[in-house]
Amino acid sequence: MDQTDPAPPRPTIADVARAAGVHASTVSRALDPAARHRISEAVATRVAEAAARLGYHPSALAAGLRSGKSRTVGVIVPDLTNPVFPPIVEAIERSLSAAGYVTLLANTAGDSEREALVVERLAAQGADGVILASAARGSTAVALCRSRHMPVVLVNRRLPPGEKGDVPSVVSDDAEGLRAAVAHLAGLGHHRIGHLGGPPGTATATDRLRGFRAGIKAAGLAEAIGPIVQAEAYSRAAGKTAMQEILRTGPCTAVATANDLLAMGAYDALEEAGLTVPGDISITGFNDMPLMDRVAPPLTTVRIQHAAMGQEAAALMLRQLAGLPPGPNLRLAAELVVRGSTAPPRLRAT
Amino acid sequence: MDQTDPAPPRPTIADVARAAGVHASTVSRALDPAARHRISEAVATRVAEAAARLGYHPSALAAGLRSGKSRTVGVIVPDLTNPVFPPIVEAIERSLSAAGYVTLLANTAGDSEREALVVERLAAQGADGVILASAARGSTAVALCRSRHMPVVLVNRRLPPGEKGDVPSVVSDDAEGLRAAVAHLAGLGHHRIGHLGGPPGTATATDRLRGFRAGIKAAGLAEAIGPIVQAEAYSRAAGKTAMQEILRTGPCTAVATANDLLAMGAYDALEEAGLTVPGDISITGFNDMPLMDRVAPPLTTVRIQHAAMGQEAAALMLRQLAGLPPGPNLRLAAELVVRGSTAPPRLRAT
DNA sequence: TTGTACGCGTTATCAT
DNA sequence: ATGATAACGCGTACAA
Repeated sequence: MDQTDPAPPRPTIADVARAAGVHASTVSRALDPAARHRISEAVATRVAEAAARLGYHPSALAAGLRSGKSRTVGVIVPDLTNPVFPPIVEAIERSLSAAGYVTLLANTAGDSEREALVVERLAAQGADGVILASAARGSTAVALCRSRHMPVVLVNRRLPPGEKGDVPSVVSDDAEGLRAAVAHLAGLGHHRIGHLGGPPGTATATDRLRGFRAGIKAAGLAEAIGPIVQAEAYSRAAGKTAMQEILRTGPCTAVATANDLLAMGAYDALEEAGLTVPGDISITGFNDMPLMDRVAPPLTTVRIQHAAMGQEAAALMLRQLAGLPPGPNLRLAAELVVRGSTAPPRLRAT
Repeated sequence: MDQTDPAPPRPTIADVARAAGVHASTVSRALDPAARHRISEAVATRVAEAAARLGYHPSALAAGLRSGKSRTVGVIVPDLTNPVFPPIVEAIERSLSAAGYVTLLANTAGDSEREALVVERLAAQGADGVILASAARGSTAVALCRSRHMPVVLVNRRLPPGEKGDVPSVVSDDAEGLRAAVAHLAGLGHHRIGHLGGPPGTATATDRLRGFRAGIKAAGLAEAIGPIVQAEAYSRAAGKTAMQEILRTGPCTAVATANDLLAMGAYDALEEAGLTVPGDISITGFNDMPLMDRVAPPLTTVRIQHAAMGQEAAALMLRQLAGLPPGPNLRLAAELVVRGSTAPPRLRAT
């Protein structure tokens, strides 16, 4: 291989201008789809040719510095290994990319300190906006973004209604989903139904808990309500711990969980306790993550529209980037999927 | 809310300089950890205070333009919803972030045209380097990156040995992993073992197929080798189709697959065909994705070191970004995990 | 130790 | 329709 190491500097707009025999600003205009019709066809093609010949590619950095826009959007997730997020992130990336934006990905590991740091870094990078999937409690991220004048969109999360400033968001109909799960269990004949909830402080946990209570009430089971325990995180391990707590706390024949991962943790705990699903206890999940139809037993759960959520979130962001007002709070329908983890309660020993 | 809309421009280094009563370059030095000891302690603290008071944050855009470095690294994955990638990406992001780098995420959807486009875009954004997890066949991404003088690292993928230019990479010991799976099956007494392989053209598929053949040979089963079918993608659907093909092709009592998702597809096909695992056919997977211990039956598979792969890939990239020579091709050990999807072959009907 | 001067590559604005 | 000029915010030789 020859001595290509000295890194021949990439061609600049000035090089193209020289090659095409025009001024740099003309090149800029010729290459900008929005201003190209202000240029003679002849010059436009001449510029395009020169650019292609030199292998010219505009520097987004320089353009960003000058224009104040970086065509970059930050996406913050609490935990990429939680199967809820990849489909959402993928859909966001797809939509944003189609609109010419690049996605900056950041993980917070559920740590709100790290979250703040990450927002700082995104701001420093000149991100044009931030999509927050992160659900850290007491999160200051929204405020931080606003102080930096970066548009924000929330996905799989919303601000408590009434909180200052309306931030567009897209969430699943969490309450309705959990209500449907409880209705299903009640319909099966369960009287004592417990709830394995999400981490306190997250909007999803709050809404799902609310849906749980609504379902119980609608079924007329209010007095016989089962144990309610909130897990420390949306993880399998936390689900196991919480389920063990439920088993200690009180009797129930069914548990509606706030998340499939939590449900898997519940499976773990029940197996360890020598209990069977749905023989001894029925379990429902939330999200319908991949593979939930193949676990043993297949999980009855609430399916949410992962891809649609990402797509809508991206659309909400693009709206703002186009200078339009913030946009609405979307709530996407969730649908109960009945599988093998729920069954009528076992009759008491005769 | 008051009239804060006019977006007060964020403070620049000049503002800080004025506030601290020094020159801008002094501020630059005071804030640069690498040059800070060339500054008097008094001035340094005065500058730091002024910066904090004004809420100053350096513009990475401007710094990047000036220095030619953006402190940004692109990560390209073929499919974020494939559970192999999130842990890898997360580990990369974590390591890079700790080193002060921001991660640019891009999806290719396995499309090598899109891959090229994505590399272009990353180059335009001034990415300092690219980590490629994408495995599109006939990929030009590596060449493209090199032509843009961006350091490259391959993860979960390698270049065919002997291909021009040595690109550092980190992969699992694919061949050894599959060999171990076959050895396990042979040890159970299987004589006709099939292979459900990955998409042709991917290094992982090639290496795993090689491992399969090595395992067969080592077990002295060369003549009785079962059907070998390569799936069109690393997906559950493609796995199902390929398994159906295997069932049509020839008899076997066990199938070693190249991927857990493919194994799940095989489960689907077998279930549809009225066959049981491991009763009628034993199945092994590859990767040990989350939940593989909870599917029915729990999958015997080869565990790879997801997080370590991401971490090593990031380290390899940071090496290059620090100006060091490219670095080695790493191969991380893979370990067989025996669960319930494998058993001795059923004895022929007497 | 600190200040001066310039340029990174682009685009917005004004002039022609 | 095109050219000239300035400025975006910062880092870095070089001078003091």
